Amino acid sequence: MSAQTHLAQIGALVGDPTRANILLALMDGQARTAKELAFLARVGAPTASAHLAKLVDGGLLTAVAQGRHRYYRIASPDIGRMIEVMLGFAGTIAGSAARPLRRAGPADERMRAARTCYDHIAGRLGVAIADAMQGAGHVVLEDGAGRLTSSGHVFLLRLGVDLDEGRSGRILCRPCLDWSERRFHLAGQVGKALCNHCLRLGWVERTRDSRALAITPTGQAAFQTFFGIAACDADPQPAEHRAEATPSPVT
Amino acid sequence: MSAQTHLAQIGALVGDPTRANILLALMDGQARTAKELAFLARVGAPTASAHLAKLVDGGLLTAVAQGRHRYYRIASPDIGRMIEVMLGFAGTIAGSAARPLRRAGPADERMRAARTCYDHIAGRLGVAIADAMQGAGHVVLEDGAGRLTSSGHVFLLRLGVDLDEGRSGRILCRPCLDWSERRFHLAGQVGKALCNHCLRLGWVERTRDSRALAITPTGQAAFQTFFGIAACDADPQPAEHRAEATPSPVT
DNA sequence: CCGATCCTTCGCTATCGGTCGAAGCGTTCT
DNA sequence: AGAACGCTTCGACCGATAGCGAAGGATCGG
Repeated sequence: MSAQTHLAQIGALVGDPTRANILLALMDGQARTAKELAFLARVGAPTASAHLAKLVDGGLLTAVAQGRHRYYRIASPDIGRMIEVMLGFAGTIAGSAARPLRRAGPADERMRAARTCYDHIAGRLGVAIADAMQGAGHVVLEDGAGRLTSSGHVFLLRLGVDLDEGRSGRILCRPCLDWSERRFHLAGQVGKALCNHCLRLGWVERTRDSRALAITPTGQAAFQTFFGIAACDADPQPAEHRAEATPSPVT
Repeated sequence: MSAQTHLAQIGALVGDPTRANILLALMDGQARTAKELAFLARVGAPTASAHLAKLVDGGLLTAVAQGRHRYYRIASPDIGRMIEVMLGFAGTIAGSAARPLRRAGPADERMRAARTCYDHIAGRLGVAIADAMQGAGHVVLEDGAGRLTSSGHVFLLRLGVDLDEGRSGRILCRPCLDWSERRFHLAGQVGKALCNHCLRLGWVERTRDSRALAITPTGQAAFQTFFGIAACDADPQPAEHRAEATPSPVT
């Protein structure tokens, strides 16, 4: 591929208004579903699907299948920087101030704070746990498959988490894309064991008619002590700012 | 104009293969004529004209009329940086190594070294003089109109240049786009007076059947002494690398 | 002053690509 | 198991636009 062809390809990808809308909607780094992006770009689902396929094919986006949803995100920080340069290429032009993007999420605030995702914890609490574990070097989240490090092994053992490590010493941990936070949380054996541990010790409690989890005062203290996590039950954003497109909670 | 509209506009401008070719041909910072750009982009003159108009309208290029030619160049270093980012957005992709661009110029090497442009000096010598004067703070070249500073005034007086400053103390100096070097040299009263001065003192000599100027040994020494200019008559580039499209020398 | 050159505008054609409706496939919820 | 949902593919439509030939305006060379 020659240089000019390459340049034209990049330009053409960003040059379509619908694709530009999609890219801008993803510029906050979060992942979004195809339907939601179709709504944000004011376009039908088939059209959005075609555009998303082109953007993935061109290397600007990556897609992650999650149940019946497909989450799209900017492929790399480099892509984000390129778009930023294109946006502000000649300094401040017109009224191109970055308008705050609406944030999508379940209507139920309690579910956004913490909920079960099949057999593990999702929501802000789940993401916070994943962040803490990753930051401490207890887990390494690679593409599609995570790994529990030796320090993570020790950490969970001292916490009293039952890892049930009879079978398959490899796939202990799996990253799971969080629906409301649009970031990865811990699934797999580690996620399952952690969830059971939290429930058993009364750190979180199931709620009626919902997958939402209530964080108990005991849990507040425990998460702070063991993971360095502050309160997760405060909604940092008013409800009015949520997106109109609200797919049903899946993860 | 909203942000996504703006982003899409930039992308669409760069997204066309012909426009991408034009932009890449101008990425060395030199100015080129419409015909030459049409040739480099492998497209007809009307098509190139339309694309150039769009690029100018979009703020990516600027145009300077020079006789019956129109010289186009990248509008600002910011634009150049943006294109570079787009070219290498994901590190090294494919074989996108910047291939050396052909360099256009008059067929006559002597004219590329030094020639008269109406009443002043053009070619490598003219550009070198302009660079030296500008670097020393003797002239300030603004957009379309240059100005001789007080130090430049003194410099020319001590050199013995007759500025003929009876009329209009303002437009002493005019930047003139050099045809072969594609950069500005000094025109206007300053350029004219300098040219006459060089001819009178035998620093350069007119040649038969051509506007080319021959730099005499005396001139070599003088330009080195007063302007810090090394030899201008050595062609730094083999003749084979010149562009096929060779407009007749005008300036 | 006339021919040549450069650039643009006008008019036209053909092609590319964005858009949507309908249908198909896989997944999830009841 | 059946229904609902999310996403993609297919087929068709159509508007936008790149491309060129011809003509016009402007400038330069002789």
